Amino acid sequence: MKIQYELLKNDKKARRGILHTNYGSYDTPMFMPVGTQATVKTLSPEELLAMNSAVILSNTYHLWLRPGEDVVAHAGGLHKFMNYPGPILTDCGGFQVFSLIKNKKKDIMEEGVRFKSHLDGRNLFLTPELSIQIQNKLDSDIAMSFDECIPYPATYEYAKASTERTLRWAVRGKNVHSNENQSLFGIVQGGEYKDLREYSAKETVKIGFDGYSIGGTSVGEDKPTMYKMIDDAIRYLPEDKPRYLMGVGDPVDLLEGVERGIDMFDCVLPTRIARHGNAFTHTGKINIKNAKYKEDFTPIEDDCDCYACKNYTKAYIRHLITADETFGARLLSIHNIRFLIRLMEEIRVSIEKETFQNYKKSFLKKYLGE
RNA sequence: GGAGGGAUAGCGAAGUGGUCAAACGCGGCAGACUGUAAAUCUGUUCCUUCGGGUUCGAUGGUUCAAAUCCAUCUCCCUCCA
Repeated sequence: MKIQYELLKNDKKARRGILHTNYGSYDTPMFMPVGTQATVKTLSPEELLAMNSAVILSNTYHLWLRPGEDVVAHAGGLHKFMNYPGPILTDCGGFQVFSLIKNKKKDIMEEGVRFKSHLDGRNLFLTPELSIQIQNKLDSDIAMSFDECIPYPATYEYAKASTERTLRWAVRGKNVHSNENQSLFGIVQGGEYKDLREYSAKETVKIGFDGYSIGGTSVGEDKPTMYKMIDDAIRYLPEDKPRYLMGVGDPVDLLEGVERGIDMFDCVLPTRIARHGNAFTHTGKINIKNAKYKEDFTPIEDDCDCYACKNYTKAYIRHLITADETFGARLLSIHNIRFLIRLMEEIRVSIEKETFQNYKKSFLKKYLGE
């Protein structure tokens, strides 16, 4: 069965809903941790479930190269392969074309994208059809349509041509999509241009998908520009389908996204900054490596219910990170993901009570220290 | 007792007359990170009232100029007895 979105309540544009999947029903708005290579770095599925995490995002490009989609298929699909009993969304590989090959030779053409493997340098050719076929085999619950993530800044001319091509790719991908149990999301592009965002959104909706995502944000633009990109696209997306803002996970941006009607977010931020020694707190991001935490024998946050905060002190986690011990990266990853998931939990309650604006205001006041 | 090697910034280690306040690594201090080529990357790390001041085991010397050359001393290592 395809995923179903059930809208429960609106608080202005903010939406409180439920995402029904083959692996359970989950509340939205939601945050999805990223497990690029079929694992959320340093964490086990059990740990993710313990922090009330739902969907995991994994990656077509990375699993295509290693271990190969056939290996995953022979294992019985991605759920079985990685022993994850919750929903899985696979990104299409478009972002990898944008990011990991940006300083090397790549050739984006109508047929697909030619580029070199980051593992062994061999020539690769990824097409919209291939991306979908790989995702079919991976057997994720949600597949993403193959897109080009437009760099910022981009000329209008480039953005227009790219956006139109992404639409053609979306049709091609949809045409070969054959997994009955897998939903397919379209991706709105359009760069920083209002009319292109409108065009991309309307045309993507015309093609018809199980959900819609907004891509091409958080690629170097400033925040007002990013919020405008969302505004320019989301107004044309249907109410009865989930809206997913790709690659966004800064707490401030989550609030701004929800305010505009986003239901799903994914981001590497909580896990990446964790490995680099940073923790989200309600009074802003902290760097646990700072000398001032050397003898701070209190949790990262007193009122946090995560495993790290319930059992360990800043001084200890600082020691682990400083000593390059993996347990430190795990504890901070747990805390940061739980922080964002708890943020979403509180956001959902506030939407139910129609107090989202107040919640946002008070959160930002503390978080930004204003 | 004899022969040789070595002592450089918190640590390791380059440098062997001027371009040396002294490469590089580690450690320290701080910053960045938004569909993960990221447990990565960047900055900084003698003192300073930013003019300058004081460094390369110690002391003395040669020289316009010494971490670099000479003398003596102190300590460390290896080999031979």
